Amino acid sequence: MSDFRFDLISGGPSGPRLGRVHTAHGAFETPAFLPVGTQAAVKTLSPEEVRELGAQAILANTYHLHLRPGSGVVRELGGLHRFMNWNGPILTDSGGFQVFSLSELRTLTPEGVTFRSHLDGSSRFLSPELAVGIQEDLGSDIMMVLDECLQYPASFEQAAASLELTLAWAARCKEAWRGRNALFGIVQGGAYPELRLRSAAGLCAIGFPGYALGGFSVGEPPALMYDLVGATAPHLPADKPRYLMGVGTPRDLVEAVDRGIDFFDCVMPTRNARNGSLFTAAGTLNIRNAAHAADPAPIETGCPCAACRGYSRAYLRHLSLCRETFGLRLNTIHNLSYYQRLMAGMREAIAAGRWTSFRDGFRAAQTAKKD
RNA sequence: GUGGGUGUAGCUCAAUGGUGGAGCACCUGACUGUGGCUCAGGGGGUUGAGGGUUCAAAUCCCUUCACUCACC
Repeated sequence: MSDFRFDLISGGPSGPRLGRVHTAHGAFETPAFLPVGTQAAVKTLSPEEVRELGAQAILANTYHLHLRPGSGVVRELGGLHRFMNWNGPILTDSGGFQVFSLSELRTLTPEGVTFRSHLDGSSRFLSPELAVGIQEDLGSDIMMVLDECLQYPASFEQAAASLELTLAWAARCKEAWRGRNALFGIVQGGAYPELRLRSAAGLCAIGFPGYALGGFSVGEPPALMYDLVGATAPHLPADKPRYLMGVGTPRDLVEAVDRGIDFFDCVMPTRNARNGSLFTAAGTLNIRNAAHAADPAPIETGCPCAACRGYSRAYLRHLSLCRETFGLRLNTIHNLSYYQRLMAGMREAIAAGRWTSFRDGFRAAQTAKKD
């Protein structure tokens, strides 16, 4: 019997939804943003800090952890939760994104993917069954089926073939799944609404505890992604969570919640923080810009995060230019704080029945930034 | 004091008579199921100073200044 359950508190097959995802390691409120901890660490932060910033669940990666330290090591040490000292829900990506991001290093067959390890060049095979087995070894609460994350642009024929492969892999993953945790299917189909619906229907026929939308933010225009998400979401079961993989910008999150998405993961707040790009309600700022050289103001006035409470832009710029690790930490704390507060704001707006004004206010601020 | 060497972008250095460049630094931008990486643009010069030779001088000649090494 699985410990996984989704309670839809408000909303339906489309439009903004409020919910709660329950797992063996606790629950998280949706709409939610999951910080990315690919290698069993949210870069630069401790699990306690990630928790304090408001994150209730995080993401880790099957492919990376399988290569190093190895899923067997993690299993022997009591699973990912104990290994990294994070006792909340963990979602693991299957390695499907590495099919895309490491496309130079892999060959794809109906059986699975053969990677040339980016660490030592050795050959590593990943099949749907192995991906599930590794994720079970890791002990993740939400596992993802192995999929092919298709590049953009792709022809209709390419997207159709890719979709069929992912669908066949999804069926094999479900077959291999022992049912102790959750397994999510992944909708593919490129930029073709017709194929997205075909993919969604195929996955629903197999049946999963939750559904993800994959293959986005790979170079397509944002408006195209919004249209595709809006077209696909209503065709997924209303009582199952929807997860938009690898997305996105603050604007992406608001637009996707508006179209019925429940949760997200993205490297953007953490990676951009390390590169000096910081998110604020007034837009993004690059802390390395000379304009901040002697600026005593915090990143964002009124922000409750530790970086804004104690440190000036001038100091953060200095740390960033010096490449001090403390600067990476403070920037990451701010960006994750911003993302978590954005999600909390969305949940409150939906719960209070003022989603439309929240959304329109956000859009207006976005437009104002461009002028 | 004598003899030698070196003076070119913020720094380290290319360019041996024919439109003064590179790396780093600096300044902007990008980053979406993670490489802290990387990538794309940009600003920068009276070639220490002054004079001469030449169609043409960073480059050859003279003077001078600075730095540096060796020797009195």
